[in-house]
Amino acid sequence: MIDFKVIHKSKKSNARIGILRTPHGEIETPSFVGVATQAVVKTLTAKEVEETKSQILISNTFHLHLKPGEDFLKKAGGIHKFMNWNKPLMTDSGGFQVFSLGFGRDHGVGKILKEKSDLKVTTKNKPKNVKITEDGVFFRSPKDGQKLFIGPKESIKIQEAIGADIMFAFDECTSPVADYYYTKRSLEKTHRWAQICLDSKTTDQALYGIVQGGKFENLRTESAKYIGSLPFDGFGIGGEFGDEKRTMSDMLALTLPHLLYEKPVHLLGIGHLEDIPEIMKSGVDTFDCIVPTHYARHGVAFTSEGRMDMRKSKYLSDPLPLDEKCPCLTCITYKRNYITHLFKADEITALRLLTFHNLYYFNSYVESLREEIKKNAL
RNA sequence: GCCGAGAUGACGGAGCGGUCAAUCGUAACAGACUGUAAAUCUGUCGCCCGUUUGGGCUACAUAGGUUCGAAUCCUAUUCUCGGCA
Repeated sequence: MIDFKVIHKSKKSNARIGILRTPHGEIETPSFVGVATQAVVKTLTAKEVEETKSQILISNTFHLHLKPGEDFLKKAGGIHKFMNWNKPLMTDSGGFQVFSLGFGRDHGVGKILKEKSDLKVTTKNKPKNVKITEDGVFFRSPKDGQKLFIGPKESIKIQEAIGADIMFAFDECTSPVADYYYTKRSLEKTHRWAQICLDSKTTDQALYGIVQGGKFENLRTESAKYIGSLPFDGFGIGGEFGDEKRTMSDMLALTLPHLLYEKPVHLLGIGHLEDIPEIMKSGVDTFDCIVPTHYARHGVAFTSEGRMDMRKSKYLSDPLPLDEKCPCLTCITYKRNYITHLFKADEITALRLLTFHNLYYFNSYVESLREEIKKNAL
């Protein structure tokens, strides 16, 4: 079970400070949620992740089902013990993979569309590697082609065996190029699945329902009202929120009022630095994003001087700390020229050092914004 | 000294008479990435013009030659590597 309490509401925005208690400890919200898809924050040990001020992580049902399998995890004593992470943990349901391995892969499109696209997903389209049915989704492992089926019942069963503190309902994350009708039909299915997830649950792990609706205002509202009416322990907000006109903040402002104020809200998979203040102002309590860890492995450091691509040769002659203002282990120990050397030499320590720093930087930033909320300055 | 093999763009290394400014790696440079298919992917990469199709110039050790046409064939030179003295 989880317990959530709002302990302060900003006078300036909908931002709020909360305490989320789980069987594996409590966290102060709003909080960034690090991504540990395969029961690991890539490149770091659990202890190191703690040292980045991470309070909570999210792992993934789809990937853990494939490897090592939930039965194995159950025998290993649950995921916390398995990965040596004794703090709060969520599992995503596999709903994102319906998109990322389906239309996302077919179209080479991420869940956020940056440019206008001629691509369109209608109810006549079928993804190549994924088959979506009323009962669930047939997947094919992107690694070895292995077939698997995950529906709402299966997802809950797997998530229960994995044993995270918070589970998510199985949904379909729709493509940013999905049209209105496709999104509507998908939404209705996600809603039916939400009820099945609730009915399938047998443990006292928390279960969050997921609001969908893409970039369509009335679908978002409809979804928020419906999912908000179900007895979930908290709510996730998924999918994308459209381009220029509909900003994310507008969509969140539209969605949040329909969800119970007393329950925690998680924004799924959003969290570039520039998004974070907006996310927090809207009243979201937790949000996960691959950006700090994923970008780290591609050479990008997020610093007080902005983004730095540490693969660039210019840093080879730069003897300054990665970020002079950052007190993290990477920044107090190593210089830019060394980190760049490690990238150019294809040394895995480069990935570790940036992953550590980026997580520390994101968590510190969120921490500083929490202070702002407490002072009613955000 | 003799015999054999070879010299290709920043580097490695294809090509072995026309479709070659030259496959492919690497390096370099630029870019992308938002519930992780991702230590990944994309673009540029002789010089000069054109926004694109394209045009011009200089190039495959050096110098000659054969040919309508040569990185590709021949000759000489220089250098490198291997074997024998």
